[in-house]
Amino acid sequence: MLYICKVEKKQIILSAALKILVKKGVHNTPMSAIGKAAETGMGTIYNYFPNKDALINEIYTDIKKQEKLLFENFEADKPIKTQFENYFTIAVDFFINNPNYFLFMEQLQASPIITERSKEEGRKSITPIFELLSVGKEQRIIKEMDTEEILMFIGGAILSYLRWYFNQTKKNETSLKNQVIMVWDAIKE
Amino acid sequence: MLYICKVEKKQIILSAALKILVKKGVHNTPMSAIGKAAETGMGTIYNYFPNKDALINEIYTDIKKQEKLLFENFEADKPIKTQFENYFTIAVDFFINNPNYFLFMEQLQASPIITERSKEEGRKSITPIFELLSVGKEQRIIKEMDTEEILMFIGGAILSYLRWYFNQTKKNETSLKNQVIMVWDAIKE
DNA sequence: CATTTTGGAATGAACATTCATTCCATTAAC
DNA sequence: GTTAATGGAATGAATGTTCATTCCAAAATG
Repeated sequence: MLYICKVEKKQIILSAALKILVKKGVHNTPMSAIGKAAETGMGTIYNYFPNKDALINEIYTDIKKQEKLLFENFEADKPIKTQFENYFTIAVDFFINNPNYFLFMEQLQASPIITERSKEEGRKSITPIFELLSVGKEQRIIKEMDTEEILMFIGGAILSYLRWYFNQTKKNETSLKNQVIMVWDAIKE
Repeated sequence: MLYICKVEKKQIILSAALKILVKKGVHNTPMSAIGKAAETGMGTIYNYFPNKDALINEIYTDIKKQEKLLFENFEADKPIKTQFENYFTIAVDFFINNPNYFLFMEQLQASPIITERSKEEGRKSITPIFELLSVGKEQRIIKEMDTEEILMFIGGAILSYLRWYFNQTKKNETSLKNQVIMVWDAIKE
């Protein structure tokens, strides 16, 4: 086997693992299968990750990291409604463009392992939307409700849309627009 | 040890299993643990269920059956908005009163097994809400959108609310009302 | 006492992890 | 420039563990 620099090899394993874990299910994928997918021996994987759980955890945190990056330079100078539409669309597009990220996260959700993972994660990634809602409430554009509650609502809409999207055979442009309309009507004053 | 009529014994196993499966995670609960929880031997369980999967499946279908019953005699003579509020509240209350049902369903979702389960299930349980939306659209009370899309939206709102609710320490009455307001504003014309 | 039901030890398959060995690129020695 | 040594990456067979499932002796039932 050819030698590959450490960082690159790790990435190869991570991305091959993501692919097969999503396809076969996290709990039904033996390490041997991951090895095969990454075209490497099982032992090699253990040179990079102490155990299966750590590997899965690293996939998880990698995705979380990318999620955060999404809103790094979010334009906060547009009208509130525009900002909201942008936020919603960016979030949805991220997962539509990375179906495996979505499917992987769906699998981890509700698993006992995830509980510990999610605790440490703060509200960092959603700072822009948090901001957006605060300002919107001040200007009486957004309903006067607990921000957490509104956030959860938006999150639910994103999640259900994505689930629906990935079960759909004929992908439909208008449906996303409809979603945005509904969520906006829900949160606007 | 003591003899118990078949039907009852089966229920004991089912409910003990539900409890421990939710607590430990479906994939981390050996049959021996289910036996212990049900205060019976493993062999006994196999007298009632051909295998672990069948047991899990039966818990699943039992919950689905109860879900359907919820809307058995849904009052379709009230105003659309009232009907919607009732529907939403009934659905949410069902799971709030049966937390384990919710947590169990959450665990099955996204697992490869569930896929086959959910396929067979039709739109039976949601007939009343389906009706409600159709009538509402005719009367121009509800947005003119694909009913499936609106349904998915409502489902997402229910799901995210419940997830949030079960993570909350201090349960709050207003939050459900706020949810209902938001979803209604989302779907009303 | 014949039949049914129970409990839990025994079995074997699936799997995560380990480790002795192989293999190579790099460096040192000449 | 050629050859020999070195370190560390790669490998997958071997190991030990964790289960689902089986099986049958003992207990309960009628």
